Amino acid sequence: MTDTARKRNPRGSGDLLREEILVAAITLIDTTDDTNALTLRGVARQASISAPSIYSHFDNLTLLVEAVLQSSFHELAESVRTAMAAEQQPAAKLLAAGRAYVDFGWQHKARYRLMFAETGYAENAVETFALVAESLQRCIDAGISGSTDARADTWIVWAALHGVATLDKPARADYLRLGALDRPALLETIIRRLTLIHGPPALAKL
Amino acid sequence: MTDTARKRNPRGSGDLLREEILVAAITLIDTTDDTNALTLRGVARQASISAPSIYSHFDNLTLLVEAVLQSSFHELAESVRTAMAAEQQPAAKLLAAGRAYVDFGWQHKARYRLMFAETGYAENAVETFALVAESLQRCIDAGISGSTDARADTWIVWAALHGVATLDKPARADYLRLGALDRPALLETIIRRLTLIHGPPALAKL
DNA sequence: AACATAAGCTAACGACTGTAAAGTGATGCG
DNA sequence: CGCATCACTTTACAGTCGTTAGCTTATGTT
Repeated sequence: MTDTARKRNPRGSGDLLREEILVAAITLIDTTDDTNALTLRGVARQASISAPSIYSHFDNLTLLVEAVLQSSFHELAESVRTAMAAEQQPAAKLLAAGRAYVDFGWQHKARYRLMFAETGYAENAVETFALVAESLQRCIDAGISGSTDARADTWIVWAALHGVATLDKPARADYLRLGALDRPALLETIIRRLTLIHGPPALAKL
Repeated sequence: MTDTARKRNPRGSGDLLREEILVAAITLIDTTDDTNALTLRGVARQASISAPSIYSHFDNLTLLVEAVLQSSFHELAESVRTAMAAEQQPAAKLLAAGRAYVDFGWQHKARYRLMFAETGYAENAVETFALVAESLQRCIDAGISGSTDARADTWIVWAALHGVATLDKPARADYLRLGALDRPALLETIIRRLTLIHGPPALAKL
């Protein structure tokens, strides 16, 4: 609508537009919160670009969407990684990872749904998965977790957090008449119980 | 394609078609496993009907989809209810409910996703929620659960199972290099840990 | 200054969508 | 037997979509 006519990119670097298109696609799905909003023309509008211009950088819509998903998985992994890095003790790292994960899901609802709606997401999540599994293993080694299988229990935690991330906030307490159900305590409860962490509340720092 | 020309419904009961349309819509989304397949014309094709005929029974597509969702929520609740009714002890009821819930999600992937993609699902899930919460409360009363808040912990279990139901089967072990991760044991582990059920393995009947 | 080319455009296609309007033909009642 | 009504149908419109073909124009090189 606000047609502030784009300046064409300099000669050598037409690849600049590729990044712009990707960003446009991501902000489009994030702002509309609608999985189906990710159309070729929609992205073009968001980027102030003509639709066919996208074909110079992505052979078709499917490839563009895949690029969005791949980028999103990296963003998620990075977010979890830095959250873990900010903590020292393995149990605290675990909790921080869980918080970062759920935060991502809640802050980018439609995008997160899309990430797990398409098949083949598991391979993209492998990176983050390994990170968390290591952390849990260290908890076991430190004797503060009763788990006997770090990978299996990591999967369980992942599934549970995925559930929390998918059930959006407004639905939580309102209809189900849950009293105080604040998120940090909730996440800590879930993770502690599933990983059998019985250690002292070093996690309680929230 | 196989145009086995429909017989028109008798005079009084034009409402028969309403049910046929609903069934057609459900089988359509279930067989295609695609959320976006639920179009007015697609449903019409599935029901061997002309598209505008649907308007005699549903004022627009949105209302048809809502009817599908409402019906699906009832189906889910009914499935969970009967699964629980087949068990005696409260802990066994709890586990049966979880199994039935996840089964539904896995057997109707696209439909399940649609149920929780649209807003306002929480009010529809209230029925099932209450059922499970009661069951957990009985576990607490019987002294086999360490939980202190049946409703809150039911929500946690729900979220976790929702996560399991949403992560589809093939993705489980394959990419994550988990060994044996059979579903019944997995569900039992999740539910036992989250509800703090420490009782004797009366649940082990699987 | 001339020219090749990169960067992006407009126009157009075929297919699909939800929905409105108007038609058809069997059915059951008076 | 006639006729109104119900249960649908065909036709049509306006809008969206992905994608292709071909054009324009600025840019960097020679």
